[in-house]
Amino acid sequence: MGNMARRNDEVEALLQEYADLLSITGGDAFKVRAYERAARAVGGHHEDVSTLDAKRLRAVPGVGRSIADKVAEYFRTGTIRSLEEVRARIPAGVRELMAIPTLGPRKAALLYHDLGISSVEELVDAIHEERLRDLKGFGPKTEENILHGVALLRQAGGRVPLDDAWELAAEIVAELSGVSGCLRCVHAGSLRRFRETIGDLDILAAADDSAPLMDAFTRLPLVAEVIARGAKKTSVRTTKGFQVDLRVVPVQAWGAALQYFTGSKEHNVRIRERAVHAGLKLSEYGLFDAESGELVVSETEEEVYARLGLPWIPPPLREDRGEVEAALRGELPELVTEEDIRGDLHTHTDLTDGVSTLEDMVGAAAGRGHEYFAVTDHAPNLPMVRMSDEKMLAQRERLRAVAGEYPALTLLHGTELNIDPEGEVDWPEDFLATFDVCVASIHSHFTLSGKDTTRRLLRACENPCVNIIGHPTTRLLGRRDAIDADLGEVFRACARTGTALEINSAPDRLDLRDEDILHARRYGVKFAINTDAHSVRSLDVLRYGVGTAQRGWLTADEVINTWPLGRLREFLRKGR
DNA sequence: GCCGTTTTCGGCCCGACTGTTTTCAGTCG
Repeated sequence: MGNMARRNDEVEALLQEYADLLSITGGDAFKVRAYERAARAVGGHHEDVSTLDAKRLRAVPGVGRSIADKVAEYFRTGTIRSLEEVRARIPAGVRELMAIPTLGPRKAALLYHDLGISSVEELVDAIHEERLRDLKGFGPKTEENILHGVALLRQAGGRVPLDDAWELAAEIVAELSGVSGCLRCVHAGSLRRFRETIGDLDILAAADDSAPLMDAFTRLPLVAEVIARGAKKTSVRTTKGFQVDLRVVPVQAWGAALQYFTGSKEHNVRIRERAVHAGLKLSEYGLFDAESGELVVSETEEEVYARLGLPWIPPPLREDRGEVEAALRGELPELVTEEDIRGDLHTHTDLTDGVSTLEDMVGAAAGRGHEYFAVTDHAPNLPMVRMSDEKMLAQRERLRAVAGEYPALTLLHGTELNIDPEGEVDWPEDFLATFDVCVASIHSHFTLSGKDTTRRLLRACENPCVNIIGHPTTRLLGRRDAIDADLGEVFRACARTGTALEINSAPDRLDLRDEDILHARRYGVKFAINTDAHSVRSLDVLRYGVGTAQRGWLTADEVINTWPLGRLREFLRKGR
C-alpha cells in the first residue's frame, strides 16, 4: 500500500507541477485544468498507475492520450521531456510563490518577469524595499496580504504535514524491519503522539549490532544527505529536506528508549520528576536506582510507567496537559480508536468535486468493514459544483441501487450544506428532511467579525436538519487562519441542540484541533470523526482524525459514528 | 488536454469576493 501510494503520488505531483508551470506561463486555462484534474484523479486512483498499461491508464478519468504518454514516459525514462522544458524556463522558486495564499500564477509570473523575483525571501525583501509599489495590480493591501500569507507559511516552520511524515515513516520502518538483526522498529516522537505537524521524524530500532541498520538507513534512496553517523544515532536529510533520526538500542532498553523518544519533552520532565521523588533515575537506557545505579526496569513502556506508580499512558495524551494527574487518580480516558469507528459521515464523489465514483467509494467503505457510510456531496450554494435538486435525487436512487450489493453496509444519503453569512443553508427544511444526515460547513465569508461568525454558527446549529458542523473553524494548516468566533458559545449551542462537531481528518485541516476538542467536550458536545474523503484513497486519513480526537481525550461514547446505527439515527433525528 | 446517447469539434466549473481600478483582473472554493 505504502509503495503503491507513492508511485501515484509522484505522478500526481508531476502533473500538478506541470499545471502550475503552464498557468505561470499563461498557458490555456482549460489545458491547465485538464492537468490538474488528471493529477487529482491519479492521486486518488485505487490502482498503482505504474502497473497500468496504456489502455487502462487512459481509463483513469481525465487521463487521455497525451497525459497517458507522459506518465508512461516518466516510468520508462524517469523524466517527462515537456515538463523539463518548462522547468528550464521557470525557476522552481517562482512556483513556490504560489504557495502564498492570495498569490496565484498571474501575480507570480508578473513578479518574476518584472522584478526577477524567484523566491519567497526575495519577495519579502522586495516588499520591504517598496519595489512592488509600481507594479500594476499591486497596492498596499496586496503587500499586507502577501506578508500575512508568508507568516502563515512560516508558522509551519519547516514542519511537515502529518500524512507526509506518516507515509515516510511507514516506508522507512518497513525497509529497516527487513534488515537482518533488526529485532524491532517503530516510529516515535511527535508522529507517535499524532501532533498535527511533525518537525523531525524519529525512528527507533532494537538490535544487538547497530551497524547493518545504520548502513541500510543511510543507503535508502530517499536519503539526500547524511548529517551525522554514529553507532547509536544516525541523522539524515531526505530529498525533500526532511530530517530523520534513527536510534538503535539494545532490546533490553526498548521500553525506556521508546518512552524517552516519544516525548513530549514536557511529559518526560514530569515523569522524570516522579522518578527522582521515588529515588530513581530515568533515561533512555532505563529506570535506575539513583544510589546504586542498578537497572530497575527498561524492557517495556508499561513496566517503566508501572514502576513509577502509573498506568501506561497513550502517546497522544503525553503533552503534560494533566495526563499524569489523571493517571494517578485512575481517571485516564479510554480513548476512541480507529476500530471503534463504525462509519464515515462526510464523504464526496465525482458528482461534485470528488474523483471517485459513488460505486467505488461505497465498495471501499464496505471493504473497510464499515457498518454505515454517508455520501454527502456538496449543495448548490457552492457554485463550482453545479448541484441541483434533480442531481441529488438521482444520486439517491443510485445509492439505493448499489445498496443491494452490500447487505452488511447501511448507506446513508446526505449532503454538505453551505452556511451562508446569516447562518442559513442551501435548501428549505422540507427538502433537507429527506436526507439521512446533513453536514453544514462554512465555505465563504471567512472574515466576518467574531460576533457575526458566532451568530452565524449558532443559527446553523438551531436548524433542525443540521446534524454536524463540518470543519468548524475552517482553518487550513499553513494557508488560512481559523475563523474568529466565540467557540464556547458555539459549543454550548451544539450541546443544547444536539448538533455534533466534526473532527475533520483531512491532514491539512484537522479541524477541530486538539485544544478545541478539549474545550468542547467540557460542554458535553458530541463529535463525528469524518474523512471528508474526495477519493477512495483519502478514506485512509481517518487515522489522523482519530489521533487528533485522542489528543483531545475523547472516548468512543462521545463520538457519534462509533455508535450502533439505531442510536446514531436517533441522534440524527435531532428531536424532530 | 479531455471528452462525446452532442462523437473528431467545441465545449469545458462558475460565482463571489478583494483590491485594484475607474471597469476589471486575480484568486478562491
